[in-house]
Amino acid sequence: MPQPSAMLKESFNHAVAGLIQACGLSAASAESLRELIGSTERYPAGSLVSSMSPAPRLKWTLSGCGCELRVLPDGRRQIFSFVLPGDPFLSRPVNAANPCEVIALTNLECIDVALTLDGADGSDRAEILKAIDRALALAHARRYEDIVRLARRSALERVAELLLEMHDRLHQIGMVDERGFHLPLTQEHLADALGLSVVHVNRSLKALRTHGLATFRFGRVSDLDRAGLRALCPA
Amino acid sequence: MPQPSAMLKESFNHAVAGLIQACGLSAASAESLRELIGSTERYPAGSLVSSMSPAPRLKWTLSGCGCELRVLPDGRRQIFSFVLPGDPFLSRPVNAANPCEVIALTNLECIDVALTLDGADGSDRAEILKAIDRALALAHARRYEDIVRLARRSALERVAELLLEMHDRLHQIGMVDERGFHLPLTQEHLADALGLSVVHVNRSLKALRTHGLATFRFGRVSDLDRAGLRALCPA
DNA sequence: CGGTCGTTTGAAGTGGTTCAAGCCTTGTGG
DNA sequence: CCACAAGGCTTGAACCACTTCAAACGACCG
Repeated sequence: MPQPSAMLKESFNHAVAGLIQACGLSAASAESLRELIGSTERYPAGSLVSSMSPAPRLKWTLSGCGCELRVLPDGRRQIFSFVLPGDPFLSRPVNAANPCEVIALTNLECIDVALTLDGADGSDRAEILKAIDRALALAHARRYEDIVRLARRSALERVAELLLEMHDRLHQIGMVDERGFHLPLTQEHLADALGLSVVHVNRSLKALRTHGLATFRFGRVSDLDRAGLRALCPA
Repeated sequence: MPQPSAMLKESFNHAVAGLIQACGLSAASAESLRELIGSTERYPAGSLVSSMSPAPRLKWTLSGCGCELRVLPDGRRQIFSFVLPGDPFLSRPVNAANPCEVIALTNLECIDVALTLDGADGSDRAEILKAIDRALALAHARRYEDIVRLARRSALERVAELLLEMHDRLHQIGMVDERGFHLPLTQEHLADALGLSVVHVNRSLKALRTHGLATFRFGRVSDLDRAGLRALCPA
């Protein structure tokens, strides 16, 4: 069993990889960021991640998985996005004006960006902030993909595309191995994200499995055939 | 027939109302903005609004109506948003990395924000930019509503909600009168925005008409029963 | 070892699509 | 000013993707 500090280091390497590869963070600034991280915020699986302060606070995920969601008046939920290690997100009080919550799906560890960068050297600080802003912009751009997915794709295509997206994102941060990857979601989570019923998500997953395109069971994805899935959901 | 300058003034009053009411622009800065506007960019109905420059350019709509859309490989279109007078939008070259175009639905008149504010007084410039940034943020927040709409609402609810949204936005800029409002869209545009077939949009509009909730015909909305429509699509 | 949550399967119902045809409205040219 | 063409609107009929309801099964946890 690794020490806490070793675990943090391991987590950090995964999380920072996204900023480096997709958001142009330099190795030097990544190292500075590592040194700046003092105490982290920890949220247990299932808990609400919500800051008390009226102004939204920018957070950056070190480890674990969460989601942004809204609870509708009839009790159904719409999941807007999944938060993975290395992803920034906004934490704010949930109320009528902001009906969008962040929920931890596993134990989730993150830092408050502004607090962490408080004592940073000016140029490091600027570079790290720029990279996190780019990561936020990437997350925003994903909302357009979500709209296309919900409006124009069949159930099978939606599930396939989501599995591909998760594979891409987890691969980039080194959390995919030859056996596949861990995806701590239930079929209900997929349904809530994809605008489908749980039953139909189940049937779609079965179809993917039967066709040898992907297997998602008990929180693990394996046997992912990227080319085959790609062919399913063009552009 | 009003003079061109009179028409511009009229248009400007509508367009700037949104910035004042929803984005906190002061009357003084609004007046400064009016004086800063020199030549305007004009795009004929149906044309693509796309800047040549590689970097995206922030534009601000004076008059007319457009939409942000993506053309899918199978030829179908997904409309992400409608651009109305007073709305900012990003104009950029359309290519593989940015498959999202802006199309003018009517003759559309806009300014390039950076160019227009170039010679502005510092504090006016900052205030105007802040207001336009808020308008952009409001437009971004609408993407979340769109996702809920597409994922969780029935056809009737989607159409009702879109008509309500358009009424809200046009009312705010003073473009609704007692007879209703002009909405220069075809049923196909609604279908492309709402993820429905044209035929079903038609049936939904007929249902709204029959129930006395709203009439949309030939580019005009009339007999809009806000309370009734609201009741249809809760929260 | 029992309870709970997640997964799987079947059967029946429904909301929306597709195809096809006719109608209305608007713009254009003789 | 009328005739005609083109695009948009409307309606019907058949079909299908997805939902809902219901029940059984499996995995994990205390």
